[in-house]
Parts: sequence; structure tokens; C-alpha cells
Amino acid sequence: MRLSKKGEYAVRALVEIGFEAHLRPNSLIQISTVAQRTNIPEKFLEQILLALRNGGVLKSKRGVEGGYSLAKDADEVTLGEVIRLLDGPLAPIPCVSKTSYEPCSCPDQESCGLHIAMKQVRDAIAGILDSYTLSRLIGEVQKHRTSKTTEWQFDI
Amino acid sequence: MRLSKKGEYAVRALVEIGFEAHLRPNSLIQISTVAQRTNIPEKFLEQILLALRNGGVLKSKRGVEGGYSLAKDADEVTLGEVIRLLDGPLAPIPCVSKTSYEPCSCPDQESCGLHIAMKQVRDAIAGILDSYTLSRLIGEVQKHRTSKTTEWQFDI
DNA sequence: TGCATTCTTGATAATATTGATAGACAATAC
DNA sequence: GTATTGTCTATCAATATTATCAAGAATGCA
Repeated sequence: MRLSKKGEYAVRALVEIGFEAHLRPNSLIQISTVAQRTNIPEKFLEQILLALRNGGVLKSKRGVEGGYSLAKDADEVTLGEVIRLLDGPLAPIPCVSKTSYEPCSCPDQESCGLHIAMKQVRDAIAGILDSYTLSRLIGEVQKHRTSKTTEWQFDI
Repeated sequence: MRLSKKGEYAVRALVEIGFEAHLRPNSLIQISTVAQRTNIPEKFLEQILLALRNGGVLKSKRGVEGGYSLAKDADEVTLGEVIRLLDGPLAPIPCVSKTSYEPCSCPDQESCGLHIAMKQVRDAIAGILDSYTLSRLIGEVQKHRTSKTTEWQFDI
């Protein structure tokens, strides 16, 4: 029942990118900067940001002064969307997935107890993650950061 | 965010064992029988049942007429307990796990957006699975089975 | 133009996890 | 004492995960 590092890094990087956009609208942020601030291996982060770009969450610009920025407003990006992009379906087992259903090996799905229970789990997870927007996340982070350390604000 | 085959098989096997106990109290059921009824590879199932036994969910008896049965009442076994035994913590990331916490690599956990969100996911998953008893599951399965096919009852 | 910068792409390596199999061993009932 | 059934340990193949490398392509600027 684990989120992969990819999914974890994706969310943390997005928060950083979204936070930057919040501080300096229309600015771009480089992979290397995000990697430094988040402790994510740079080359690995590269792949992740690319996936987010291809998934329509980020947009990018190459060359000097290039970098990444959000492709849409932060309140149109959900955690569910991000995690699905990097980690695939949210459902604990494929036979309860809405977005990518696959039958399981049990003799009869209708009477399969696991199926019945996991449908509820799936709905709970999707309910939380699909309604959790990046902007909400950034808001929470901001609250913590600004209340805790002031010098941080100048550190950027 | 996936449940492993081990976890999946464990639940399905337990339902089968519990169902048997419900039909014939004090009876034992053999690995091979469970394997046949559930389509689970027998030798793999062996390991799983062993883990459940060592975890206190099942008890066993060797030799002729031996087999497995529940070690406690079906309404004292929860899905959360079973899945933790086979798959480890329910938490999507270790830094929000209550049963086996581990710090993550993010610069500051308190202000980590992922942390904040995943705590909610963890609570939702645990809330469902830790209150979902085996007896409830068996009840659901029984409803489906008896309402759907009658011949099945004699098939055992 | 040429050059530095930055993202893009594909390949590859290292490691961990998963799913599964094999075989020797121990207990039980008859 | 023998057939049956669970116990335990080792091992394996396949796959997924995590991460790195290197060559390439776009961009801006001198």
C-alpha cells in the first residue's frame, strides 16, 4: 500500500514549483534548483518533471533562463491526478479500479470479500486525493513555513 | 498504492477458511483445499497461511486430518491486521505511519505538503480496514453466494 | 555564428520486491 | 511404521523501482 518515490517526489517538487509561482508569478524554476531545495536526486527528478509535463501539469522552456512552471492554475491540479501520472491507478487492486479495471483471479468477483472491501478503500483514497488540490497543499505549506521561520523568506 | 498478491491471497484464503468454520464449526481445512477453491498457487499459499499462523490469526494441526482453522473469532480479525501481517504498514509513506514511523528525506516534515495530505489518506485507509472484520466480510460473501447459486451449497 | 545553458530522450545499471518453487523435516493418526 | 499434512529454509525468475549516464535539441545572448 505504498506510494513510490516517484509519486512522493512529484508532489514535493510540484509544491516547490507552485510555491515559486505564488511568490513570483510568471517565473520559471530550474530542475537543479528544485532538486536542491527538495533533496531529490537531480537526474531522477528530471524524469519526474518530464512525466508531469507530458501529463499536462507542467510546462517547460529550454535554454538559458529556461525552466519549469505550472501548466494550469494550482487549484486545477489534484494530488490524485499527479499520483496517477507517476504511479498509475489509485486502487489497491486492479479489479476495483475505475480508471484501469482488470479482472482478478478469484473464482467469482461478485462474491469476493476482498473486492467488496477494497472498493470502499479505493473510494476513500480517490475521494481524498482527487479533491486535494495543489493550491490547498501550497496554502498549508505556506502557513507552516511563514509561521515557523522568517529568515526562510529571504533565503529564496 | 497497490496491495500485494500476498495480501490479496491472505484475505481471500481467510474468507474461505472462515466460511468453512461457519458451515462446520470445529472443522479443519487443508492448504490444498483452500488453494483449489481460491485459485491460489498452493506452495505460495503455504507461506501466507504460515505467516497468518505466526501472526496469531490462524491455528494449525499437522498430520492426517490436520489443517488450518481460525485462531480467534472471525469478528476479532480485521482486514487491517491481516494486511499489515503480509504487506507491512498501511501508510502510503513511512513518515505518516503510526505502527512503523520512519523519517523521510524532505527538508522539513512539518511543512511538507505530502506529509500533511498523506496523513489523511493513512487515517482513511486504517479507518476502513481496521474496522472491517473478517466476520463482516464473510457475511457479505455469504449473502452473495446464497442469493446467487444454490447448487454451490452442496458443492462443498 | 558560436557558445553556454537548460530541457529532452533513450539507454543502462543497481537494487529491491514480488511471486513462486523445491525439498528436507516434524508431527499426527491410524 | 507409514501415509498425510503442516513447518521451515533456501532459492529463483521476473518485474518494478530507483537512479545515473550520455548524446541531443532548443533557446538566448555575445
